[in-house]
Amino acid sequence: MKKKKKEVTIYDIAEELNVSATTVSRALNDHFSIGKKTTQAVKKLAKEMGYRPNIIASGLRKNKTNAIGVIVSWINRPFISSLISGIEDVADKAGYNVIISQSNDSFEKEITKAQTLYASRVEGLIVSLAMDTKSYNHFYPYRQNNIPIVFVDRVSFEMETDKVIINNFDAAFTATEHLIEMGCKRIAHFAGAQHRNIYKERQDGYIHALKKHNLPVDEQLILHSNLSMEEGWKGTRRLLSLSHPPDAIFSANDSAAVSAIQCAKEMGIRIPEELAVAGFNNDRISSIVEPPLTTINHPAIDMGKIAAQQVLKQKKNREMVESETVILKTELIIRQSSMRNRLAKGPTSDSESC
Amino acid sequence: MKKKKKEVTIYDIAEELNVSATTVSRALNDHFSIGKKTTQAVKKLAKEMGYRPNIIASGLRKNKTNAIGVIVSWINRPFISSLISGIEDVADKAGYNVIISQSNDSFEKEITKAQTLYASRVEGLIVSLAMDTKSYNHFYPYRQNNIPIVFVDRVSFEMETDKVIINNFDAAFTATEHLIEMGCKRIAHFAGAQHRNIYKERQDGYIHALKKHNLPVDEQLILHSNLSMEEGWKGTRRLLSLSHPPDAIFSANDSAAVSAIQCAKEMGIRIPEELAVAGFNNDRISSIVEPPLTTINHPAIDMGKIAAQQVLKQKKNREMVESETVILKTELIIRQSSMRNRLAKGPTSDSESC
DNA sequence: TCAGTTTACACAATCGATTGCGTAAAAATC
DNA sequence: GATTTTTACGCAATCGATTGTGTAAACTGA
Repeated sequence: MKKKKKEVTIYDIAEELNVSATTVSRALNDHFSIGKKTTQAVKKLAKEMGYRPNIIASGLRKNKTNAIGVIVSWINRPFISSLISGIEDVADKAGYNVIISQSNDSFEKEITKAQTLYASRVEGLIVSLAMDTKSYNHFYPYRQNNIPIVFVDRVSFEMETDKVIINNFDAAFTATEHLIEMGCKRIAHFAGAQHRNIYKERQDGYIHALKKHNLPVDEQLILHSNLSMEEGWKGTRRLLSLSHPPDAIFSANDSAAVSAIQCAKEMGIRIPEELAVAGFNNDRISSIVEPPLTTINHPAIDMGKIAAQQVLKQKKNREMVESETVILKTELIIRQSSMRNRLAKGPTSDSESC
Repeated sequence: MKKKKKEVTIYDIAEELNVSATTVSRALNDHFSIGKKTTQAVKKLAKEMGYRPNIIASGLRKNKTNAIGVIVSWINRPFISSLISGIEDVADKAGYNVIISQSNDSFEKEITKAQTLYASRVEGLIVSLAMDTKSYNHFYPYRQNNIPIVFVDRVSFEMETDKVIINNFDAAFTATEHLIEMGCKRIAHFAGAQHRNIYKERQDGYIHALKKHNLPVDEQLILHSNLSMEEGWKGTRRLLSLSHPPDAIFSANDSAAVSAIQCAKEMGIRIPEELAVAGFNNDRISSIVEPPLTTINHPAIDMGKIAAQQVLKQKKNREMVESETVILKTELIIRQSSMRNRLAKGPTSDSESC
């Protein structure tokens, strides 16, 4: 019948039991100075009365929110959503909530979101930078307040923070070298924005592989774009209509690589015989396209888990220790889009599962 | 040099300006009773001193957290991550944070997560139920406390809450009828767990289409599974080795459907000539597989947006109004995996983009 | 048995912002 | 100029839990 059910507080419990709120609070927290029976009684009554601790009040006193903020470009991307999944997993186990927000790859939005999360007093921040982020002042408040920041995947070396990354250079190098080993002599590259570390590093790895094997680096074969499917398609058309077209494409992501395969096929180019293709990320589409796409596997979930662990670790080591960079292993997944030699036959080891 | 930078509070500002904290608080909130100059001065100084409101203290007083909780099975699924993306979008614009948590499709975890979010005092809850959730007591505390609950996609009609769903029955009916119109006479169905509404409704829609067109419903052709790629593959093998195999498969999701295509092709069955296939969800893989998969488009992002709006709306209408169910439109996307008549030639309208 | 220890609990301040109520000072009214 | 009305702001309680300090009562040991 009571319309406004007031929430039960420790005072209500205290009154009922004729003890002080202090005692109730301590009992609920298993403080040693409270008698066994009292503790039992308090807990019992608390449950009966449907008490739930007011973590806002508690948070005010203890200056805690139990929240970790996450800023990513878009949640609905295969890599990102797996990353978040990993973050949520360890954060939850440590008793933290995960607040997500997306920058939509916009610098301005990233700033806004960073401010919002700061105002929300998150106890840690995990960021995968927006495509066009070039300055980092919006993270300074965190720094000044000693709030752990961890950069993941798309990071900046201008800021000294913990980072969780992969070795993009090596991965790209490996993929490119693989194409070379498959006999490709003229390898094109779908590159991303060069101010974003991952794309720069991938391009560098690609170039390094060419150089190591004494292949010329032809600027004409390096196409910069946002790596969307459309751009992949357009780029492929462009490349294949060159007077001296490439015999392989190494794309900095899978979307564009898949488009390349589709476009080339439509143009009657055989893959991998006439054009070998390799991508990056091991998205699900990479194993579905025909022929299946050779790509780099990215340990997305692990990166998320480790990023969250870094936040927790930093919170422990109150005194600013050296910032740490964790580099995770990647793996070249060889599929048919690049298998030009007759030795390789069936699909190789693959982490295909659902 | 100061090691522990204490945070600036309204008291600090008040002192500096020789006014009361009350005035500062009101000035910052543009209260009418505070003079123009005073307000200006307060805001100016606040900015200079690097003041940030303590939303915990404010939240305690106003009993607000500005947080909306979300429980989903797995964040890293195409449909789910898009859903969340939509939620975050409107929640953020309304000044709310989104706390995500995943049930991993486990009933027990769903309970735990619901409790955690309840303890965190989220002001609203958006849920897509776990696969094996059959009771709903864990949501009662929300109900008792008048905290808005919105079910999305995987819902339960046992609980009266706002819901955002699609018409699975109609969508499945449409897809199945499409297969029938393409000349298929013996259509199999990959079905999911029948206690989860969406899979039950899809199966019902499938059956209804068969009946409408006087086709027999053969239990042998209805395979229940978790709809994973493995299960899709196994199911296809089983179906195709029947003495009287089906000439079409309607799968309740795209993963299993794609596997069906792959498996059938490997077995030398031509698609769609010998086996037409249709899926559900319009995942990216559906447009990549060959032949491209006919499927049902699911407005995931919109569902998320609307779910968030429902939460906000409920918060406004304090008095329990009737709970509302929003049913979103789906769309049959016809691709080549089902195009058996010679009329249809090129790919039809498709929402292919990146 | 009495000083010294433990045990078990209460007091009251505190975290920072909000808000109902009250009131001097300034402005308006006649 | 006296009175009423506005304007602009302060006082103090409040939100609910936490915690340093203080203290009766119970217990210990010689």
